[in-house]
Amino acid sequence: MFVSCLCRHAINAHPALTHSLEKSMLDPKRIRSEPELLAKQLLKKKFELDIARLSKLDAARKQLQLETEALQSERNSRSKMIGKAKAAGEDVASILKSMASIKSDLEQKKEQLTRLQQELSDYLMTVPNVPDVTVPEGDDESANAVIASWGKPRQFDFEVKDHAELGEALQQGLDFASASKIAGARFVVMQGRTAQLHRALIQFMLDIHTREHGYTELYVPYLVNSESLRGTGQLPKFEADLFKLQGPQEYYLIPTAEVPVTNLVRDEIIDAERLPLKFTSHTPCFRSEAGSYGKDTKGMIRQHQFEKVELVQVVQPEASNQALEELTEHAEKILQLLNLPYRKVILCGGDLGFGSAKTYDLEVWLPSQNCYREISSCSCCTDFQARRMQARWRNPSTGKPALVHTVNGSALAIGRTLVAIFENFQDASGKIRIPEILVPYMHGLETLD
RNA sequence: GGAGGGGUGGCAGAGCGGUUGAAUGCACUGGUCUUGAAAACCAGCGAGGAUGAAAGUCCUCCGAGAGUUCGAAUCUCUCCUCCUCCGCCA
Repeated sequence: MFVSCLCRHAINAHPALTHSLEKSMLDPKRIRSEPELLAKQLLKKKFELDIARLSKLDAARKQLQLETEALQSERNSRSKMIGKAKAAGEDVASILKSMASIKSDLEQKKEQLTRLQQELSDYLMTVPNVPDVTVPEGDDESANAVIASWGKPRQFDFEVKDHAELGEALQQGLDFASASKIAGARFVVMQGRTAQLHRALIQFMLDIHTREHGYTELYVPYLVNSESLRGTGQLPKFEADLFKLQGPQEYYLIPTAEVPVTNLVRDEIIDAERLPLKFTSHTPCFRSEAGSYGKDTKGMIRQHQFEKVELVQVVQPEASNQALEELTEHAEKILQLLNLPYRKVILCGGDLGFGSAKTYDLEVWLPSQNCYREISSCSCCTDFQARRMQARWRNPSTGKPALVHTVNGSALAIGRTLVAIFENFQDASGKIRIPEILVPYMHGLETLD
């Protein structure tokens, strides 16, 4: 019922707003009122806000807009006069004559204004979200701070193998050679019981989130339009990371379910009592991995195509910090139920994603690498995506529409979870013990061999 | 793929090219009435932007974009999208 209600809303979506300026990431009012503070905050993210350029553009915009609107006003009132005069049977030739210059002036100003607004908006679309005050300073991942650890890495009394080696040795395991024949590098074929385990993980995670964490499951398109990608912040800056389809329609393969799911609320005004919206969705994710040549080339850590169970919350602004904590715990719960050792890391400013104000990464222990590797990333995007999407709620205390906040996270990346299970639960003979909680999903099967 | 019909405010649904940002109904909000509620009656009620201390004033928006016009929800073109019928198909 809940979902069908949302769908109806989506069909009768508000028309997109016309002012391109509104689709910027920063609050235009904030830019004007406290540019230095903003610039300082963005510096934490290693982004230099060009205040001089912004204020210059905005001043010009202001002037032009005033002039344009004055001309429009003049045109409107004279047009009305013509209407009245005609109705009264009077001669309108003189008024008509005076319109000529207004018209050409207006056209000129309008064109300039549009160009200026476009320039302003183009720049603002490349400005990242402002980091939260609790985000630590730092240039790169080395400055990320571990804030919690769960579980103890197991001590092995034999030489551990990595997941690729383990998977290729299994009767029904991983087949990278076939994948590269069929498609190329960074793909995998899973066989038999391994494919089944992979599917079981998806089923298990969705069950927990829908039955215990209160999320509504969604099935969504895997192809999206560019508007959706702008909404969540992948475009215009990160087009190179995406797969774009050829053909008459402009389609992109989704890099994460966050894109279609979050965009459900694009151009919507949501009633306060419907918040928070909590959605979970399993989708494949497609990433070009441009710029990661040479990284994780072996195995299925970094693939062009992988599965993920995603969590998304759409909340009132005051609730977003708490929602991030809660959503991260929901992801952690999966790792705990699978009994996989992990740690929780808060990303520093320099490592923070474009649209995120605050991000927790969950890193799972990988014995073969003797380190923790990212398996989930949970982000609070505050009103960054909401502003781009014009996703709002009606604040009952003011009666006015206000931007929502969006929170999202992986819970979890399926491929990497499979990797973690292989590596953590291997034995000396190369067999894999299946985590207890998944055994029912495997119809009683307890080991892969 | 072929033929046809639609897209207007939270919803439903009017709208001869000129005081129409948009009738009307429902919903919603405030008030009157009532012991209370309902009903009835009265009033209010779209969004965004500019300017301003505020009140206010002005601009834009009737699927999107372009055009015609002094003036477009209304006329023209392109696109998107929804619906109905036929064909095809998982």
